[in-house]
Amino acid sequence: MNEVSLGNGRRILGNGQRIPCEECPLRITPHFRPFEPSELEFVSSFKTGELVAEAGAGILSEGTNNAALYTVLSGWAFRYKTLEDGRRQVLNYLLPGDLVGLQGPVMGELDHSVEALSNLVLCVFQRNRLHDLFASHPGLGFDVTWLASREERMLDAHLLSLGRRTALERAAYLIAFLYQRALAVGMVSKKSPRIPITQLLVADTLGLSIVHTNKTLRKLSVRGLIVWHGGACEVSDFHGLMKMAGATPDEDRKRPLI
Amino acid sequence: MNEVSLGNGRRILGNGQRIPCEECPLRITPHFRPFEPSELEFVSSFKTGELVAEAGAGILSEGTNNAALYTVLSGWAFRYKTLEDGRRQVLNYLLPGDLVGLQGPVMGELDHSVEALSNLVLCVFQRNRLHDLFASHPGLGFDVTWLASREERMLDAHLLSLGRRTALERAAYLIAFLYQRALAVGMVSKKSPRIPITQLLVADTLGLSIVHTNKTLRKLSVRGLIVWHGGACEVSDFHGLMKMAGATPDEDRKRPLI
DNA sequence: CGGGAGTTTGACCTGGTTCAACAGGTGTGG
DNA sequence: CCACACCTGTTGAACCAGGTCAAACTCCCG
Repeated sequence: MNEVSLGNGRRILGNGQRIPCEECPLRITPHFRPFEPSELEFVSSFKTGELVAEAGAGILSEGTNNAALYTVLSGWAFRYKTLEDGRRQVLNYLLPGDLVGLQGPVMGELDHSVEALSNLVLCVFQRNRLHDLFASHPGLGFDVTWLASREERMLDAHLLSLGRRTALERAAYLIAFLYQRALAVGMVSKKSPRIPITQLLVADTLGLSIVHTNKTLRKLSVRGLIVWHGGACEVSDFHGLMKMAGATPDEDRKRPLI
Repeated sequence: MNEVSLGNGRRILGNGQRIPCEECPLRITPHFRPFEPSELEFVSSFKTGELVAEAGAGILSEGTNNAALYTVLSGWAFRYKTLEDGRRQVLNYLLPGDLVGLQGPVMGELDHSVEALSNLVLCVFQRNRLHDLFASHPGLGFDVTWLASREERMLDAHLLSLGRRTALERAAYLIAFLYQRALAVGMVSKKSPRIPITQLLVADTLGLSIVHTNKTLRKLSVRGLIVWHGGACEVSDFHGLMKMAGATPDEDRKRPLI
């Protein structure tokens, strides 16, 4: 097991273990579309290994131009960009089944960074075989586009939030959004109903200061919509949050898993 | 020539004329990657016709679940979302060479609307043949993903702006961004150096009120960075704008044109 | 000449920022 | 064992960027 230090001192561990794609615990869940045996075989050969990262580890950095392509197998991560003076904006969160770093192989360079939010396991793919994927399995190529479109849709929604919602609406939307996504891949449940997120991160997602984020989240608590437990958020009233945000739940459609 | 009334009374015209893809005036420019003859042939057969829309016409509407797929041939358009109470957020602008409505064929439903900003000509594609495209020309499938990644990248940048830039920085960034994109496809030039945009639209893009948008643009004028001519904006100092926004120009890499 | 779309300005108000201080938890080294 | 640093969350007070309201001005077009 080789070890690589990266970024802020948190460790990334190469992992000798490897879950075969055929036995992928994610794929079995009803949220993902079933794959043809030949597709599964390709994906399995496309995967070169796994990467295990501790919470807080940097996975990819802005400007990197030879980064790998990953899929989240378990855990939480987030994408962000920063301005020169350090102002940071979280762009989106990454959960199991999400493709990480697609911009690298596709456009040649990454313009955002990725950091692990919780302990994280990633499937590592051979970036130079992405063209093979499109050539030999058009359905999988289409799936990659599907995932890219889905990301675009989330960004659109987030943009609407930042541009046109008030702080309270934004916070409600963000938490409901994360809850919904986490629920769909079993990252929150009866046993562990908590979203592992700090108020600083919420602030950098909503485009607010930490102080005002704190006061806003407090309002959501007081109204009984959420419970905050230092370092994690528990949703008590999903529909209340959605109503406050002026949003409607997404239907949970089956998605591809690469 | 059939005529369809849509949305706000502005007209959309079906257009008997058709520029063959082999003679596409856009494709000749150095901004697009050269296509193989077989790719070009496919794209040509993929295109069913052209759509001509007047400035102000609605092209696609949120919630539509059987919308067509287009590419902008000439003119300007924009994508937007609205909240129930009418608050509107512009998500991005569409210029020649941009794919319009990809989310429709890929994900089954569109979650944003599109409106023509200037008079507009669109190439219309057969949405149900998108799978054929991936199957018969993997390179084109990859190109679709490339374009989706590019859109994602623009949205990331826009999110950073809304979340973390001040009004003045945001405005500078937006105008420099539009100028840069327009320049790359010949939509601004010595002869017609103007970006056809209203202050209301700028406001809805930046997440600001019209009043404050006006005061902010005024500051940019006073500093000699732009000139505003009712309904259009002319850039006088691109690098000044970029500096004010704390951004660096994108390199203008060759892109695919579908 | 009337009306609408787009822009401009001033006065006032408020949502959100900044600064500052503090509390609790956790990890680290002496 | 304590002392200390550090991270996360909390709260209050002063301040300001940007919002709201109101009104007018300039084109353009019918």
